[in-house]
Amino acid sequence: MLDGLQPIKNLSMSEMVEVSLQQYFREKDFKVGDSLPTEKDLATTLQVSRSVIREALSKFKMLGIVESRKKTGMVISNPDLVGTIGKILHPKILDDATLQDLFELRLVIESGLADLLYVRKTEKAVTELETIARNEKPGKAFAIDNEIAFHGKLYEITGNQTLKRFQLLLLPVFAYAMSMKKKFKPGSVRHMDLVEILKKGTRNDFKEGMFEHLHPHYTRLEK
Amino acid sequence: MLDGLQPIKNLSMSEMVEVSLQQYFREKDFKVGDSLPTEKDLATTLQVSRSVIREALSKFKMLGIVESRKKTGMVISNPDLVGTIGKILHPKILDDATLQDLFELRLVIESGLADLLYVRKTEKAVTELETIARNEKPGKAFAIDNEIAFHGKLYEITGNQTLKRFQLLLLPVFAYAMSMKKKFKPGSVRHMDLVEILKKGTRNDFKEGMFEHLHPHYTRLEK
DNA sequence: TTTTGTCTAATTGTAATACAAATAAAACAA
DNA sequence: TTGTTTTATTTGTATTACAATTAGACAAAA
Repeated sequence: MLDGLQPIKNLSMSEMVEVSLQQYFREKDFKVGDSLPTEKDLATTLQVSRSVIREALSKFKMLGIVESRKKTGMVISNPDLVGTIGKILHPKILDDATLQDLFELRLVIESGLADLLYVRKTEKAVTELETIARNEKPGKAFAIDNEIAFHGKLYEITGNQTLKRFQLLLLPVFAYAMSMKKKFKPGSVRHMDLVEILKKGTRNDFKEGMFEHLHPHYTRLEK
Repeated sequence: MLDGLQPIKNLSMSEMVEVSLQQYFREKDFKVGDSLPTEKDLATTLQVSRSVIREALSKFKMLGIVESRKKTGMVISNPDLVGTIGKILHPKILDDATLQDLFELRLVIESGLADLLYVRKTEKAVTELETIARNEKPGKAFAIDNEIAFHGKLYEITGNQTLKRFQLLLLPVFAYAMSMKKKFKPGSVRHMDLVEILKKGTRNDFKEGMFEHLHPHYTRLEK
């Protein structure tokens, strides 16, 4: 009945300046290292006080898009993507739907890792992975330390720094999402099995193995 | 000769306040809806001016972690993860390494989609996908519109909103990364072939099909 | 010539104050 | 119960003043 009704939002000045700056950055095709007008100039041009300008700029500094130094002024910088994501990725403040999505995202990424792994894996790396798998404490079914070590190494082998750092952020979310679900029963394919496949098996063997490894998670997904 | 020397980092007050607040949020176990102390109280407690407090808070507002209303004060809110990522994900300001990583990330996700797809796909959805594939203009090998429509639909079928929105953000990055590389030669498996597999084939058939579809990209990855 | 030191002007950073704007809550009226 | 007015509180904006940093100019020294 109340569908389509939006709360009337009145943007504050600093939010409007934020939008203006976003546009400005794009239209003027700013690149890393380019310097911005001074706060004073921005203030007079946009006809707002310097405090408003500074609050808007603070936001871009939070994203790592803008850096400032005294005397030099402000410059466009390249943001740390994963670092910024890490500032938001806390189970307590994300809604359940997003947490579930992220849970699934991790499954998707783990599955999809295979092809990249087979492009980048080396004998040395696989041996190191084997060592990790062998040293696992056989305690619980889902021991977070073991997971971090083993899967972390997998990501490392792909040589993709962003992916590796991102999965580190995803782990607490994953663990949290799991704690919300029923008891976990491990899959038939364990870490050591995956190592064996990496050593002797094909790309497709590995995909199938990883699917089996993650199978308990998939069975608990809702259709 | 200058190895191991780091620039002395000169944190501003507002950056220090930012860190303090981060800690504070975690330690006090803030949840969505919890309200924060007033700016004035924060200022007197942290012994800085209100402007500094406001600049720090602006940053959290940028991430969507904090919202404020007059008289009511400030509350913790749940951030829009993908929206925030979208504010950073612009080819012009990300470094090349990250762009390459994101390029690979998209490949990984596309590959990993299979299992989730087979959990969630319906006959109706596959028919809709088929329509999309049939309506493609046979123009260029990599027509961005065709890609968006087809792969976007795939993500939609997974029912994962975060993933769907995320891949939309990834597309420009993907296109940009591709423009940096040599001429693109399409893979042997086309969209229509993938549809056929989805209709009749197994999970593994689809994985193999998707790999072939993306094969030209993989061959251009560096070892 | 090259380095080192000093000064100057420009720019961001911080503080403090005043007031505007919104609004929840209370008090009051119908 | 419903509507109206008032009040007090909190965030939002503007302004001013000054502190802190530093690039660049220039001078002095080696």
